[in-house]
Amino acid sequence: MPVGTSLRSACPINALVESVGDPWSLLILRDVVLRRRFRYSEFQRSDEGIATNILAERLKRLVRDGFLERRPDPRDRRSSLFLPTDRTLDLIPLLFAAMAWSARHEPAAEIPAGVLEAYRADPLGTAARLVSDIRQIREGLPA
Amino acid sequence: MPVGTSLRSACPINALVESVGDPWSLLILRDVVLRRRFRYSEFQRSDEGIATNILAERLKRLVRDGFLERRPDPRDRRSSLFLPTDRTLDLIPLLFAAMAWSARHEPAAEIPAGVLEAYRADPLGTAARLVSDIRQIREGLPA
DNA sequence: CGATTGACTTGCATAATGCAATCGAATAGC
DNA sequence: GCTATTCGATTGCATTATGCAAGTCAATCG
Repeated sequence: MPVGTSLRSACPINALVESVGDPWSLLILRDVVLRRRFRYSEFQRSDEGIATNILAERLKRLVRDGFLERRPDPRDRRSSLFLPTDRTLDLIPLLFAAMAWSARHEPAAEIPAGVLEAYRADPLGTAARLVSDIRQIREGLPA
Repeated sequence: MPVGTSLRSACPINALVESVGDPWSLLILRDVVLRRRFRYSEFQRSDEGIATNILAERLKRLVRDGFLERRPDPRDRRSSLFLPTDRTLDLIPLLFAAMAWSARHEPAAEIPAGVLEAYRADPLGTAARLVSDIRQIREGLPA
């Protein structure tokens, strides 16, 4: 939530729901954090099929709310890169918890081989590696 | 999701979003799992202020989708108890991940003292204790 | 320099949510 | 027993969010 927006309650779970609890925000952040997709066109290509107007609006909101940082794309001046902030990187445990839940309770869910095993064996280390990889990408790009 | 409903994608994170990704389901499940509130009137009293029509509809859906089990309330024949199934108890790690995220990133979030510390010190044990407490409640109640 | 691509915006239909009022059955107070 | 209150809803309606198709416009490709 942006500074100054009042929440429905002081509950921490509610805070998360109000921040990324719509049908799309968390999927965009998943793309960014777990798939290293940083471009509008890449988000659009994801299987869920987000509508372009929703995507544009959601990206604005995620930038405004401090989840994404927008930078120029060095490869194409029409495009931007949406990079995850630390606020977003700290969602990694939650993303893995979601994966673990679906692995058990949603037979239709397909989880890339090894991902959950690595996380279960060493949650903190696996998350830390993901984070430092992305920080490195972030630092290698122009502001 | 109910049996036979097709998901937007095979992604496990998307599966969770489609199951409990609306503005209310996760808060109802929070009440049930973390606060041991099992009644319509108790959900209604939560700080977020859910509208009665939404609450009724959401409870139906959560029962239909296997998150809650409806049982008669031994104390009042007008009322029912909505008890969490194992599908819901397995969301505990996700609920704690949400709390931990908000603790760091949402200054307005108030987390009951000791809760996060206990989870951080022993995540599996803390979750297991919560689960077995609730299973015991479940077993002590008439079908 | 014309065609294509990337990132949107616009208009409009449909669905979800929010609010207030109401309702019937069960229970509590008298 | 009779009445008032409580519990768990349902209904009608306003507002908001989402979904879909088409169009815009600048940058880039061939």
